[in-house]
Amino acid sequence: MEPNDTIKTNFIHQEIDSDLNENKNGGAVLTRFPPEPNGYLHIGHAKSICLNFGLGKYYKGGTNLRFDDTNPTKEDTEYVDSIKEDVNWLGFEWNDEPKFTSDYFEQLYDWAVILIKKGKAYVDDQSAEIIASQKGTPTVPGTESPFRNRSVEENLDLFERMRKGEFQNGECVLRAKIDMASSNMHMRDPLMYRIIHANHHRTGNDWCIYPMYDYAHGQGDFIEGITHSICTLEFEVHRPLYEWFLNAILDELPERPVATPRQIEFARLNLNYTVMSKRKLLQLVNENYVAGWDDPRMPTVSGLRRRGYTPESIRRFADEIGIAKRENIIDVALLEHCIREDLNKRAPRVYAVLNPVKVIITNFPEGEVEWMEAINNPEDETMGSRTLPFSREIYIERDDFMENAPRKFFRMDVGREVRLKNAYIVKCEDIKKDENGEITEIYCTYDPDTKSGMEGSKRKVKGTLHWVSIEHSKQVQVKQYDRLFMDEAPDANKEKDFLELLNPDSLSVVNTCFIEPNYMDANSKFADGIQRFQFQRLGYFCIDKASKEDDVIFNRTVTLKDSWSKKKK
RNA sequence: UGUCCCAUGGUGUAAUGGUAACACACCUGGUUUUGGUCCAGGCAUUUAAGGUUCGAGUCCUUAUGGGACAACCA
Repeated sequence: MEPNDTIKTNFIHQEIDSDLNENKNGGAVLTRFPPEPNGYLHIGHAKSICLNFGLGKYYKGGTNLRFDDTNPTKEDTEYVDSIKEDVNWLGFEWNDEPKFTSDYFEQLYDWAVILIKKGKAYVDDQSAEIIASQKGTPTVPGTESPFRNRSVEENLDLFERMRKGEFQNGECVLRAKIDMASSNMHMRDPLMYRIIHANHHRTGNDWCIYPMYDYAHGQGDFIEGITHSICTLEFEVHRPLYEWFLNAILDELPERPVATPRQIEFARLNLNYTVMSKRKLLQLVNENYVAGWDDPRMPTVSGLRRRGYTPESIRRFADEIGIAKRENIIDVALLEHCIREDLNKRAPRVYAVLNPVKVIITNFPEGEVEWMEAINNPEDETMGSRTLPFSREIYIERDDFMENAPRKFFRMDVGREVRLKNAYIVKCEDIKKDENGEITEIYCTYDPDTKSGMEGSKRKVKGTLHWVSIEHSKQVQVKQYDRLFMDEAPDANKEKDFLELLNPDSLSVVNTCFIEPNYMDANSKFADGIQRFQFQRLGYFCIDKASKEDDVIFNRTVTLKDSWSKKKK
C-alpha cells in the first residue's frame, strides 16, 4: 500500500476544502510536521506524520519538516537525525531541505524590534516567580508589571543589550503587551524571549536569547508559507495568541501576503497499556527500564521498527484510527491487527520450534534425509517454495504433546495420529520420562504412504504440527515481548507511579529455539531490509539488527491470533 | 466558581437536515496440511430535557459528563 492510497475523510479535510472554496491562500495547501528535536518519535507522532504528509500529498502541496529548536538546553542533533530517519522509514518525503526554527532567529528578532517600536512588546526585569504571581489564575485577573509602560527607546536599548549578552539567565525577558485581564491565560502578556546562555546544536553561541514557542511557531509557519498548521488539542488555547502575533506582524507588512497560516487542532493518540509522554519514555530509557529508545517494547517508531512492524502497517493503523477532536484511547489490539494483516500477506512461513521436545520416528531409517517441499507463503504463490530436511529425529513443540489429552486437543498424544506439516502422518506409540516425570523422548511411527502430496496424505487427521529435523536445525535466540505495562492506563493511574505498573515479564529470552536450516531461502523481501518471517503456528518474527552471522537473534513482533488458548481459559 | 473544547455500540471512526454505517474487539458456524488466513453470520450505538423543522446524531437552548488552560517547555 502506498501512503494514502485510501483517504478517509475527516474534519480537517473539510476545513481545507472550505478554505479552498473561498480561494484562501491562492488555492495553495502546504502542511508541516514540526517536532522539537528533544527525543525520539513515537506512534503518536506517526499519527501526526501520516496526517500532515497525507494532506500534503492529497492536496499536492507537500509537507515541510521543521525542527522547532528554540530550547537549546534540551535539543540535540542525535534527535534530528533519528527523526529524519523515522519519517523516511515511514514512507514520507518532505519538501526541499529540512527547516529549522533556528534559521529564522534573525527574522524573529527583527520582528520583535518592530513590535517594540509599535508599543506591543516590552522588557520585563522581574523574576520568573514574580511574573508568575502576577499572572493571576483562570478566574482572577492578573496584575500589570511595573515595567509594562517603559518607553520604546528604553525597551529597544534593553532588548539589544539582551541579545548582546549583557544579562544573565533570568535577569529579564521580552513580553508581548496584550491583556493581563484576559480570560485566556496565554494572552496575559506572554513571554516572547528569554535569556539562555547555552550552546545550541545548530547556532552554537550566536544567540543567548531564544524565542518562546508561541512567538516562534506561527511566524515559522508564515515564513515557510504554511497554509494549515495542524497540532494537537492542548494548543487550542494558544490559537488566539498564534493569531495575535501573526496579525501584529502582518499589520506591519506593506501588503497582505497571499498565504497566511491557520492553526487547526486534533486529538492526540492514546494507546492502552502504553505510555506516550516524552518525559516518561525518556525516563524509561535513562533509568534503564528498557534497553534504549529503540527497545522493541517501546512505542517509539524506532522501537516498533526493531520489533518488526512495517511502515505499511503503521500507516494503515493511522488510517484506521481516524482524526477527530474527541479524546480517545485506542486498543493496542488494533495496532496488532494491522501488523498481522500486513505480515500475513507478506511474511514467508518458516519452521521453528521454541520449546522443543525430541521425537524419534522409529520406523524411519537412521541416517536418511528426505527433502520436503514447503510453500513460502500460501497467501502469495509468487513467493515460491523451498525444501526442508526431514529425518528420524525431530523436534516438536513441547506444548504440542499432552498425555491423556481431552478430545478437543488436536495435537499429539499416545495412540493418536497427527500430521507433520509438509511431511508425514505420524502416530505416537510411546514416551520416555526422566525421574522428574518430564518427557524426554516421544516415539512415533510414520506412515510412508502419507507424504504430503500423496494420495494417502488426504486422510483426515485432527492436528497438524510444525517440526524441525534435529540434525539439520540451527539454534538461534528469540526474544519474546509482551506489553510493557500491566495497567490499561499507566499514564492515568493516580494511585501508582507508572514505573510500578511495569510488566516484569515484558521480555523473555528463549535460547532453545531451533529453526530450519534454509529459512533465509524463504524469500523474505521487505523494502526496508528487515527480514521478517512467520514461524509457522507461532507468530511473526524478525531478525534483530544486533544479530551476527553465527549468533542470530529473532524478535517476536506479535503472536498469531490464537483462539485455542482463549478456549482453554 | 472563569474562558475554551468535546460528547454516536466494549474501543475508535463515518453519516455535511432525509434508511445510523465501517473497522477493531468479542461470540457462533463453515473451509483449511498453520487452532493462522479466508468465508458466512451474531452481538452492540446517537448523554439528557426542551425547541426549530414535514423530517434532527446533525441546527438552537439548558442541563449533565469529560478534557484543556496559570513552564523563562514544546
